[in-house]
Amino acid sequence: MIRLFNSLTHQKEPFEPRDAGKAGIYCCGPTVYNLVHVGNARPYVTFAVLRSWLRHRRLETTLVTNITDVDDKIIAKANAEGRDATAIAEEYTAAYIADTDRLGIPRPDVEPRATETIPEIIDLVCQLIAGGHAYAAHGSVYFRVRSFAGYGKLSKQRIDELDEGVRVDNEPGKADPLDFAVWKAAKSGEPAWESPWGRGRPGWHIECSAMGLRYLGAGFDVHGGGRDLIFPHHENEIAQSEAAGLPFAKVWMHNGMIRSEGEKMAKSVGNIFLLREVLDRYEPAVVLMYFLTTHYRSPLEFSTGKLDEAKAAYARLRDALGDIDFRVANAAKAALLGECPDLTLRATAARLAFAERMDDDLNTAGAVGELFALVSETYRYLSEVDRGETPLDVEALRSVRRVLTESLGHLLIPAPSGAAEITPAGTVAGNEALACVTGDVALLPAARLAGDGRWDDIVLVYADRLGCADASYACLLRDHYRVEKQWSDADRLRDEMQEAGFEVRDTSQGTQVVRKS
RNA sequence: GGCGGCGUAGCCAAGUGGUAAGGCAGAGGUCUGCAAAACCUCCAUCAUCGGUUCAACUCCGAUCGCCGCCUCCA
Repeated sequence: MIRLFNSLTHQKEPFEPRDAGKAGIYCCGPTVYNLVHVGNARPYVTFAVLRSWLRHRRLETTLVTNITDVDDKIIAKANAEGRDATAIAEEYTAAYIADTDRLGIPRPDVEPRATETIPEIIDLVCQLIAGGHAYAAHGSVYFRVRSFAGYGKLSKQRIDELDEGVRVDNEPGKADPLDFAVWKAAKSGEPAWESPWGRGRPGWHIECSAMGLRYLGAGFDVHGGGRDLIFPHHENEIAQSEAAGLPFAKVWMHNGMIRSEGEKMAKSVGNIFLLREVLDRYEPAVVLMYFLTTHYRSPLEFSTGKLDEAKAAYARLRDALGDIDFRVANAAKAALLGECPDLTLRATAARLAFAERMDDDLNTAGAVGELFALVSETYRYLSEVDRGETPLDVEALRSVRRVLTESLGHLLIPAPSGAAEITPAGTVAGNEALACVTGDVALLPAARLAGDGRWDDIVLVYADRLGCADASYACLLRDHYRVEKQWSDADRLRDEMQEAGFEVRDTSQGTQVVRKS
């Protein structure tokens, strides 16, 4: 059973979809007037993972993430730069899609634009006016906050207390300072659409109500976004929708803020780090690890140190997967083959533990922890194998590998590429090469002299001749040196391999290489 | 001032009414031609003070500290 923390009730609740077997998620996307920063990426990742997990749990899931492409801030930016607001919106929409794409996770199922939802927005405003919840004034339309009894139920605010600190603005048509615009009369040069109240554009908030209801229908399952949107944005979304007689989201999920130097990362504070800059320096898997090793509701500090930690953690996973592959590929060299039911059981237990964590309010941090626990247990087992205390169980290792890669898949983290790069000396090609090498050792120095003395030249000669991967060949060559106790040659080759971007490890089954990340 | 959240080892971070996952770093050891990786051992009584309970880090209250929202904000 999946349980989700609902901001509306302030507790974890069993997830009960509106439609059996289906789930609909609406996540607040960006207003496109700037490049997305790390903070913006957190909900993008969080709700993509939620969708992934719900699908794994056999729910046909739809994720809708809006793009608000008409808004005061866009217009302000356009004015400041002397440009057209539409051009600004288009530019940053493209940048948003390009930047988030680099995370390498599937896009939302629907990414509707506010500007493509104008008729629905106008309809909604008409309904609000008809019901007495909104009123037109000077070409704008305002929502009458005090007309909606439930106002404040999400943010736990009471209207009378809000009244105290409300911003004094100079919108002459407002009947109550708490009221907010659902439709704004357009000034000349601003993007505008015909409406019953004259030319204008949507107010902030209304577009999300309209898009959520349009794509997911009334009473949809989950609405997500950053914690900072609870008030007023989400509160207003609820008011607008429900005052119009349309039940809104059942479960509200809010991710915690990303902080930088102890403060919320925000453009206004000036402590932002752009997503694209981070992705220039760290591979997507590391960035995902960074996000997912903290629970989505907790605040998360941003720093290169934290990214480096995520990188180190990911490297352990990568190495573990690589080591498993290496052992499996070199199983023939194992001293003792057999079954280890215990390891198989642990793999299964880890799979279940992972699922339990994920079911519990998307506890990705705990879930990743279970994966690492499995890695530790596997290494412990492998050590026992090396000491001859227990047999090597290839199938059990494959089970572990499957649990690891499938679980990472649920988190949208790609199986570490390093694993695939590890070239075991005992592959089919490698064994053929080994036969050739051992049978024709005399050729090696000649090949070495033929090139400029670097291992990859030799490798090229032999790889071409033997049809095997170069790294694999270098491993064989090094094994040869080591068997012959030609330490200086072996060490030099290792240096060269390291220069070429490989980590080199000696094992009882031969030289193992891991491509450095 | 109102509303909400957080405070777990050097750092990061899960977690349960019955004496604390995991990652990074550190110390010692094993393995290794050297190295790397790995393994083993060591490293917290959960901000403070009270209360409830047979038993609390986990429930309640207070205190201190930090953060978010109340204005644009993921």
